[in-house]
Amino acid sequence: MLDDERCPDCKRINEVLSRVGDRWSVLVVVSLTEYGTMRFNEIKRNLGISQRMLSLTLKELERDGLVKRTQYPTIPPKVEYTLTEMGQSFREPVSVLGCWALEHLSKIDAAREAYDEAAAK
Amino acid sequence: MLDDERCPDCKRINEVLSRVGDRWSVLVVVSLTEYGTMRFNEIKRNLGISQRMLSLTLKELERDGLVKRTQYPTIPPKVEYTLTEMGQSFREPVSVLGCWALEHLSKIDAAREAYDEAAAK
DNA sequence: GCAGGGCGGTATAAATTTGTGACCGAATAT
DNA sequence: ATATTCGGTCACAAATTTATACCGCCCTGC
Repeated sequence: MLDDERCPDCKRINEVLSRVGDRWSVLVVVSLTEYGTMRFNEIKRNLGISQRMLSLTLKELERDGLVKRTQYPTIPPKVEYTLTEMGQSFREPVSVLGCWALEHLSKIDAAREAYDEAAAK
Repeated sequence: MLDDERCPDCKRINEVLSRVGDRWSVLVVVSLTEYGTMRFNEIKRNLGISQRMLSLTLKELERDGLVKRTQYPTIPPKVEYTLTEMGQSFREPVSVLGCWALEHLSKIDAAREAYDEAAAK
């Protein structure tokens, strides 16, 4: 794949989406937005995500500076995750997306049905 | 994976992201936003996407009612893609995301560097 | 006349990403 | 004694994404 000759805006947006654009990252941010501070298995139960993917996702979010990880060396171990300032600021675009979703989800469903019906003939 | 007992908001957002939340869908919408109407291979060259993925992505976007496909039975074939009204309305959340990206991309890079440096020791 | 390329795809195979289940060590609950 | 919880990791299987080749058709250059 040639990386040249592509519109720079797309490249930039592509970069961002590669970082925070996957489903789990967004959902983790949403969860932390709602509950403030959460432990590992709380998030896991809340989202129905596998342990592996949650572990990877949180590591990435921490690395990107969106999530702060605090480990208490108790037994059993206790690890808390919370949004950083930048993580908080990410709530706005997510919220705008969420609002759009609520407004248009039924329309999308309708469009799908119409499309499938037309294709079935 | 149990689908029960998960927060309803997450389920809803999950639904939306499953539809229009993938990288290529967003980038196609961005491209069509910038150029208005585009042909298949124009989008392909613009994004550096594989033919297969573009084909699948456009089919989904058309099915969801975000993109309109117009085929001219000329030779060689000419197929034009353009945003529907709903597709246009999707520009807002995308634009908000894009702005957030521009503002925070450098911060994310800095956070990454710091994290990697700390991990290397 | 004939090789090459562009058009909008599809079919097949390879590479990458994601998900599944088991396991860890220490402690607490039954 | 046995099971469960905590926050993960590891090896492996499944799904997705990418790369590659090809299709019929026509136009251009030579």
